[in-house]
Amino acid sequence: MVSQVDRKLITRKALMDGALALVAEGSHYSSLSLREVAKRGGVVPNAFYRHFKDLDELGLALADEFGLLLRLIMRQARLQGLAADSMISDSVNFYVEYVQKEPALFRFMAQSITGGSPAMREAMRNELGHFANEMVTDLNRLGILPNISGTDMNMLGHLAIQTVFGNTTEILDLPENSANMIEAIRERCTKQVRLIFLGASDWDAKSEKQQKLDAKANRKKKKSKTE
Amino acid sequence: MVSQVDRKLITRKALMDGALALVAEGSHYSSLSLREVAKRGGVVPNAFYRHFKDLDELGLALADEFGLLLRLIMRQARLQGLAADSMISDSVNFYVEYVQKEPALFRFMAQSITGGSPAMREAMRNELGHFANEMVTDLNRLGILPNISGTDMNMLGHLAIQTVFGNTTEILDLPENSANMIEAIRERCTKQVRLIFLGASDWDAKSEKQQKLDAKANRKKKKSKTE
DNA sequence: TGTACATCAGTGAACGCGCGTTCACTGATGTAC
DNA sequence: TGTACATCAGTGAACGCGCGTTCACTGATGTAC
Repeated sequence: MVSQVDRKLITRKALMDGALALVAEGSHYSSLSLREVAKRGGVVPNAFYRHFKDLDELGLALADEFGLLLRLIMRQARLQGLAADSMISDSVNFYVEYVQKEPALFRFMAQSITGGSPAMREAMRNELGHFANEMVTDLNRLGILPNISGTDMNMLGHLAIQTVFGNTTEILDLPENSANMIEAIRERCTKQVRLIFLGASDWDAKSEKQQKLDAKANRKKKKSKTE
Repeated sequence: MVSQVDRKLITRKALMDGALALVAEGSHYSSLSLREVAKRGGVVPNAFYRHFKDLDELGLALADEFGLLLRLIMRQARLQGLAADSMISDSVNFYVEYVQKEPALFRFMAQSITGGSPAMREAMRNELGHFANEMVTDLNRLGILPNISGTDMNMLGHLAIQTVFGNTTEILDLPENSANMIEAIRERCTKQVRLIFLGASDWDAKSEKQQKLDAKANRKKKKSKTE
């Protein structure tokens, strides 16, 4: 015997999984219909309303689920305790692994960040922002890059996660069993992150001079334009 | 008197602009209907078929138009002749300016790269790839970063354009007249690209050592796993 | 230049269909006594 | 423990509507002589 509460949660999950399944099969979330989601969840269209006001609300629930997955990934990565000398490639491998393990949720995330409702886009940006902040916290705790200012550290976090997440759609679009193409993306992404951190290690010393130069040139240009 | 051929081209353009207008107003391209696009183009639904087989075909035409815009941007940037000392911030400013000038096309691009049909996603990736290649060609011609290998130069190009394009949705989502928030994004993006090139300038010398270390640690880890 | 005919972009009506949402309902689970 | 009632997740039928696509059409532009 299953309690009413459990039954309700099961159906709710079935609706969310139904929507994700349709996304995984190639539909865009914003073009799904309530009726097909309900059907996929094994329930009559009308029953949908017992769980969500509309598809937007279900979408926000999926965004939450994605957030949970991100937190799980971070926890796992920390537990595993990355070695300093292979931290970057390990992290990238870890991410690629999870994208392949949860393709539907990552596809949904990629779609939503550029194409959801304004509320969805904001929710997804917040989730990724949180991820970036956690990364920055870890870097600070480990004492890596101690000479970079708070603002610049945030910029760096943003850049690193944007770079890694930028490869998501490409990974998902690969035909199955193309291990060597996955490998190519993995390598390219690792190189990109490594290049970023190489730049970061020189950032404080060289950047200030460069910034000033650039800002000066910029001011000069603007001035000559307005003349 | 307008010729039949011209009239047809005008209607075709009206359909494409109608679709873009709907996207600019917040709809996702993949959830548009043929009827609303036709209506927006000032034409009866049936007339749509005189120009496109379906909305997918119109979408690919829009991808072409976006490609043309990118080429225009590159040409303009080259004609302007960027000064070496402010090249990065000038390029970023240039990009941000165009995103604001053509919000609908850029919104469409951002949507399509993660959420279009597989054909659309590929078309958009190709356009951006072309953009990246042109950038690499320019860097080579100017003799900047002469010590980076061909593969790594491509990786760098990808990284730079991905970083700049990654800010597109955020720019488009800002409320109008928020010049200071635009300024903040512009600055962050400039810093990100500058950090990337700072890393690139050290890439060949330092990277090899680091790469070897990393690869070694990686091999060790894999080995211990399979044991 | 003038006429007779061909082409074809766009029209307007019609079709069957899946859509979101409503309603009154059923029947199993939960609760009060 | 047993009974009577309340709750509420899920049902099934119905609605009006916009959808993509078809058809026969109109009338302006283009062409052949």
